[in-house]
Amino acid sequence: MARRRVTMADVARSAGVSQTTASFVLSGRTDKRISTAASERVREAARMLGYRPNVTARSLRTKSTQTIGLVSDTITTTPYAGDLIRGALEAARAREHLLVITETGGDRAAESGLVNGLLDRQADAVIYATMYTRYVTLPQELYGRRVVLLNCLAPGFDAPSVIPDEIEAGRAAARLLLTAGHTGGIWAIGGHQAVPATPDGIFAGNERMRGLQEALRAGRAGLEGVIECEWGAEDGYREVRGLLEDGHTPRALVCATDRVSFGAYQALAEAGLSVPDEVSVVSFDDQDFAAWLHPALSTLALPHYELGRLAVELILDQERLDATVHRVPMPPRVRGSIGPPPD
Amino acid sequence: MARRRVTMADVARSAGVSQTTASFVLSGRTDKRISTAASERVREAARMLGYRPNVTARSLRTKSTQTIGLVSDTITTTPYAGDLIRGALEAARAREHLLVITETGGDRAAESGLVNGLLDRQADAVIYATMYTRYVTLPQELYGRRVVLLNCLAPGFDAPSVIPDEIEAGRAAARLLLTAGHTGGIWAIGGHQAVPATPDGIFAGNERMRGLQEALRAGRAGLEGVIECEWGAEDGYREVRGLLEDGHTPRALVCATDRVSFGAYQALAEAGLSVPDEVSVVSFDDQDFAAWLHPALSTLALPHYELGRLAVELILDQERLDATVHRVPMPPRVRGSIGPPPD
DNA sequence: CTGAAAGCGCTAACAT
DNA sequence: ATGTTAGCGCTTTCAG
Repeated sequence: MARRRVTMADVARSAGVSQTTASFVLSGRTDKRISTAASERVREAARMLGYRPNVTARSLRTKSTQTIGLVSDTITTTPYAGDLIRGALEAARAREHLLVITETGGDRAAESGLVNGLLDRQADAVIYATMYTRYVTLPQELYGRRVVLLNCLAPGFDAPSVIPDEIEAGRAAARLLLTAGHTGGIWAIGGHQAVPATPDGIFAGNERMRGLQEALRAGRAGLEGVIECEWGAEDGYREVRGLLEDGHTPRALVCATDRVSFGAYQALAEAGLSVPDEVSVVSFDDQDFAAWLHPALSTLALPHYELGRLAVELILDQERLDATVHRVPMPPRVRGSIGPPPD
Repeated sequence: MARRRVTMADVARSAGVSQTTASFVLSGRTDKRISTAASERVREAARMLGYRPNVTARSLRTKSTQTIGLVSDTITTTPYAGDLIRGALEAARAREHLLVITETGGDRAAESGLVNGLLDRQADAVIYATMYTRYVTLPQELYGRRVVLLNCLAPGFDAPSVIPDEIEAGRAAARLLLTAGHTGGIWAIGGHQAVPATPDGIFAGNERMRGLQEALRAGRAGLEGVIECEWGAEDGYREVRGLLEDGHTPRALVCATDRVSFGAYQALAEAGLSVPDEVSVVSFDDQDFAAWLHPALSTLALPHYELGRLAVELILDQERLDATVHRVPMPPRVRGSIGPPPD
């Protein structure tokens, strides 16, 4: 067991050629012509001996490790972002690269250490990712490197960003409601997330609300009210319950996240209100449970897989490494939570 | 920008010592004594020049890359396993190792390729992980290597396994019910998952049921029935609804997963049954939404973080690399879904 | 068409 | 206490 790994020298010796020749045929290069006979012998020997290249040694010479680092704040941990990792992993694999994933846990100090760890291991490029869309300032170490920003923006830093198209998603939510006939009694739960911790709202909130209001206005409709709150299930429950207790009769709820919708469903159910007969609900994210709710929730999906895939494509494509912001569409998942308004 | 990386030779030259000396002080070794003066000069030079070691080059010599590979079927993708990755990532970081995560997507052919990719990059060890606990047969490439099995068992393969303690979790679920006073009308929804695809049940199901029945019996209680089905939300809904329609009056439900519980709650609500006043519910997993349900769900938590952490600890500890099965406790999250039986 | 030899950045015997 | 030298496994001029 665990016998010495076979090296290229072993293969060359066994095939009766020089190591140079072996190197050329094994790396499949054609600029230096090798006789088919020798070529065959080398390949045969490699197979017989179970030769596997030592990528570490190779990259010491070539300066290329075929490795992409992904450093994120807390993406791996968030329940719905697994698809982002998967998209990136599959794209990397398709291009014969290895994706090395690290996570800072939101700790700014850990960040430099992790980035250095990646760089010390000669990562060719790094994807800098955040859990939710926001502005960031990159660690020093990344300046002058091949970088792609995933789910974040760093104005002034010359690298492409990949983010979900929240504005268009806001418009799409509005259109879903308009198409069903809604023109009034529409409330936005969660809004811009303009709460004490984030008084100016958060990126996704601001963009979604912008698209939502724009498209509503274009359809000669409007929002009856906006409730600013955090975006958790408890918040949705509390706020919708409060809304109802205040004597309002909403016809449609635009919830900031599926979690908010989850809480909203509970408040609605407690009040004996039926979705979608009495109140329609449209949401954003498309977490797993959105499909399990009764009725299943209509929502605009965060395109995690595509986000991860595109980031890798960009980073591998020299031509596309300019400071463009790539907005990835958020596909609508139309299920059962939207109906015509009650008459 | 992007100027040439500074090497150890640069540091040595700048400090006016040989490269050997530089190597010794920079790698912090003490077996060869270096004058404090020289030592200081080297450290100073390294700092001035912004020296960073080239780990690739180092490992070419030392044969150790300080890298652990994690190859999983589809763990990164599953919504509740982020903590597993985080536990492993943090433990690796604490021991100054890099964790490289890859995922096969369940594709057996991709597996060899990925493992080879890891090995070609000289990973020191690999953690082989699966999404749910099951028996596996490892790819050839892993034989004779330093391996830890995460969430899976490979009888005959000489490596430790780390799995959740499902048997004890089953017992704990029983005890929760017994303590509340339940002795009858207890149904297990999901059971062993003895469905057409897995006629003999799955590992977690079998172990949980074993612990559950054992502890119930010890408490002079028993199961009124076991419903074998898949473990999704729809399944929970369908089966509990069916149970009720068949005229049964369950007092307590032991649901195989939180997803099953999710569906069970819906069926119970539709039937106008109150949790926990009329029916108690206890579950396994502790997904996010378990805490959001009304009432919040009492469940035995899958110890993802600890699973990931322990796997890394084991793999870094030569002494503990024997074929032991490490069972990690599943902590009870006692919330509001268990009450005394109605009289 | 093929081989000899140098060297990537670092560590480790072996001198001194 | 420090320096010389060889070499990890591979790629790549440069000669033949």
